[in-house]
Amino acid sequence: MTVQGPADRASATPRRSGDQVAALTAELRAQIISGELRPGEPLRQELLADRFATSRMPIREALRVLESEGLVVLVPHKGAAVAPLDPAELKEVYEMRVAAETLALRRTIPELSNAQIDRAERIQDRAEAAGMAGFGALNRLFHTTLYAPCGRPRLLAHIAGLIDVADRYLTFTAGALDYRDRSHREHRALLAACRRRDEATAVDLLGRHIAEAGETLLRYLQESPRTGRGD
Amino acid sequence: MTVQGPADRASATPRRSGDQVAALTAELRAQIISGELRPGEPLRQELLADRFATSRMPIREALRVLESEGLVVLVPHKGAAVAPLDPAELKEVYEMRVAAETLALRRTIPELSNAQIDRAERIQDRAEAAGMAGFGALNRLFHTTLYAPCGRPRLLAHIAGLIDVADRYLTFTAGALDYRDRSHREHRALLAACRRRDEATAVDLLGRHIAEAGETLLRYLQESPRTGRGD
DNA sequence: TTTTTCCATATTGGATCCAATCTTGAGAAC
DNA sequence: GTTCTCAAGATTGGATCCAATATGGAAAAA
Repeated sequence: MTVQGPADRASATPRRSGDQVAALTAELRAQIISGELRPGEPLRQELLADRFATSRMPIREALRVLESEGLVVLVPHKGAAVAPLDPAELKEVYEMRVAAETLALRRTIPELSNAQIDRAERIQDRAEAAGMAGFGALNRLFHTTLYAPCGRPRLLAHIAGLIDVADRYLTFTAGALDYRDRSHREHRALLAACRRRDEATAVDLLGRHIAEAGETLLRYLQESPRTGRGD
Repeated sequence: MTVQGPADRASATPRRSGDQVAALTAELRAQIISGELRPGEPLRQELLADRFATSRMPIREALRVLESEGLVVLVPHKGAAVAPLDPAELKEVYEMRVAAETLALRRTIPELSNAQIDRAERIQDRAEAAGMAGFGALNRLFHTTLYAPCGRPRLLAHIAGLIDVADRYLTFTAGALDYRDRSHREHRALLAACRRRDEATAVDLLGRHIAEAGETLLRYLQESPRTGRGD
């Protein structure tokens, strides 16, 4: 009857936490989106386990989740790799963003308070002040903040996943000054329409904004085709 | 407590390893959609491992994937359960289906051959002949066959996931004769518009068809609120 | 009787171990 | 010199083992 009190193993490993997988997934996701893990780069389980000071097991589960998000490619008995960039996927994802985000905006506007619009506008202020660094993150935050009041968790999660994928392409392009400038102007116009509660105009502006961003990114990608295929 | 010694699997199971997880995920997904595993039902790892004659490990990965599809709820240290049915989710998913499927149809029509329309029509013939049994599966097949030519794998996968979730609710309702009848009529009208390559009408019909199906299901669900919360 | 405490048990989370498969490169055959 | 074969190493897939946490119920206290 050895009573093993919790005080026993307070020695070395702080590894008492519950959900390792969630943290790992988030970290890997961030590194893939930022380009720190480059498109096509192989993801060896043992290596990642070492890097995150854990075992292969939670890594494996995290890779499964990231695969279902389209950020990782898994080939049986061959291993995992960061999903390559693919112009066709870029087009597709931006089409889907238009569909999903215009739906979200339509459902948001009836619920939209001035306070919420102010919040989005302050984020836009920061985005314009920030320059290239953090453009992706603040751009994303602007969109998601705007749609938050619609109260549709599943739709919002879907949009977040689409933006994750889209931001991988944005990394190659956010340096383009003219692209950022136009994006900022379009955000301001969108906010103005929201203040007037002019749903038709707002939805139209948002749809064009996203679609044109996608086309611009596509042009950049095809000019410098670093698809990261690794071959 | 099945003691599976190493000697066991040398003889009986040719357990040639491949991707066990994919098969398990598919099987569990099917059982959840069909209602064989009921909403709210707890999913014990050991039990599932026994049932599928495998170990807990691939089960765990499969549950992760199903969670990201919204079919399973995972609570740390508590376990997995079939996701409960939720009228709010039903509404949301059908809104998303309208957005995603009308997009798919718009992109399909320019690519649509008569052979492809014939194929969808034959599926519709079978659906009308089949009656209640298999309504869900054939209904789904009709939709996915129609959109297949659009050549957008990511969009199609997204739609498939939405239909997975939607079909869970359909299980409670497919018995309603009037619902099926109207669905069949609307499918025929949609096919006619596709044959004329009348995109505007086809998209409009499809949007209404999905939206009204969602509303009907919502009414049924609220009349007999078997949300399967399990409490 | 009711409530609280605490321990035994069930179950999940993570680590390690073994088997299956893929990859690579040295050596043989042509 | 080139190509084929096959064996050793690398890497993933699956099974088992141990640790951590949650759950349920008996015993103790009120």
